[in-house]
Amino acid sequence: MSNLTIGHLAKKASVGVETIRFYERKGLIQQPPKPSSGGYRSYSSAEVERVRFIRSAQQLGFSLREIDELLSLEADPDADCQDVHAKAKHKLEEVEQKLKRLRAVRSALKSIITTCPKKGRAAGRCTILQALNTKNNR
Amino acid sequence: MSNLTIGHLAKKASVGVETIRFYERKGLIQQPPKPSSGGYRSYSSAEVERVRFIRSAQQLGFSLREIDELLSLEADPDADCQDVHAKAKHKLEEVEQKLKRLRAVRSALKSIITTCPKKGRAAGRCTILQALNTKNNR
DNA sequence: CTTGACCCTGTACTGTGGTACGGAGTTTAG
DNA sequence: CTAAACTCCGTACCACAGTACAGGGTCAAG
Repeated sequence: MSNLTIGHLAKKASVGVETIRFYERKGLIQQPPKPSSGGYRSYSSAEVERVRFIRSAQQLGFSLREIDELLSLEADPDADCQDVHAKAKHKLEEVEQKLKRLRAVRSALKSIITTCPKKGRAAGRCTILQALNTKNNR
Repeated sequence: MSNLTIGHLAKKASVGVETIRFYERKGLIQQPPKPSSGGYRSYSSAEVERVRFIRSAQQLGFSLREIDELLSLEADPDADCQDVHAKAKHKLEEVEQKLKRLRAVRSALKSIITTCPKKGRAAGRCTILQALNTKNNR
């Protein structure tokens, strides 16, 4: 809960200051209350995790819009949350699909690595597409 | 190996015709030999898989440049392939990282789903960030 | 009480990954 | 043989996700 300036937040989350403000404009981060008229933004250290999650999720192929949806998922005891449940389930299915495809890419890469030894010559020609389509991978 | 026009390829790969030409300009697909002066592009059906892989890899957070690198990985028996080996290993590490993070997102989503039942009220407040940071997930 | 490092808002610019269109030529079904 | 449907190349345009100023204000050290 240490009070952070935008510069400190940006540094801790390994992004630029402009990126923080950009996320704020997009609604991914709510603008922290500034000491009214002219002061600076003041962030709690919890925001660091939020920004890191955004970067991480982007690397996994989620758009900022989708990340916003993920971050909005909130099981609230004071509200009936059927909607949240449905959204979470949908996202979970997407994630399972990504996992599946990533595992396929992984096994294709492994196949290339073994087919192509560090030294000497490969046992045969092998591209990532061939490795993917060879269903006896895994 | 059936000869496909660009329109057929696009349809089979579920992308637009313009996208195929765009990939060609980017070097992700090599321009097929056209019947010299004025003819149409003619693709083999293997290209369908190539385009599908591109779309799939994009969903996993790879840029077109990275996808080009993946597709260029080729264990060639007629060349020493130390370089390919190193690149593949690097990509594999990236993929392992993605898998790790995706599994974390998955367990956070599952946690939200159980915390937030379809009917009635949740057991407690729970956001995806809280679910991620609760290390007793999985 | 000034100087330098930071922050403010706002607008403009950039790179990536397409998408749309204009003005042609080609192919194929009737 | 003609008309529709498709293709060609080139250029312009678009959304997304930042990145870079410009022209100020603020704050803390010396």
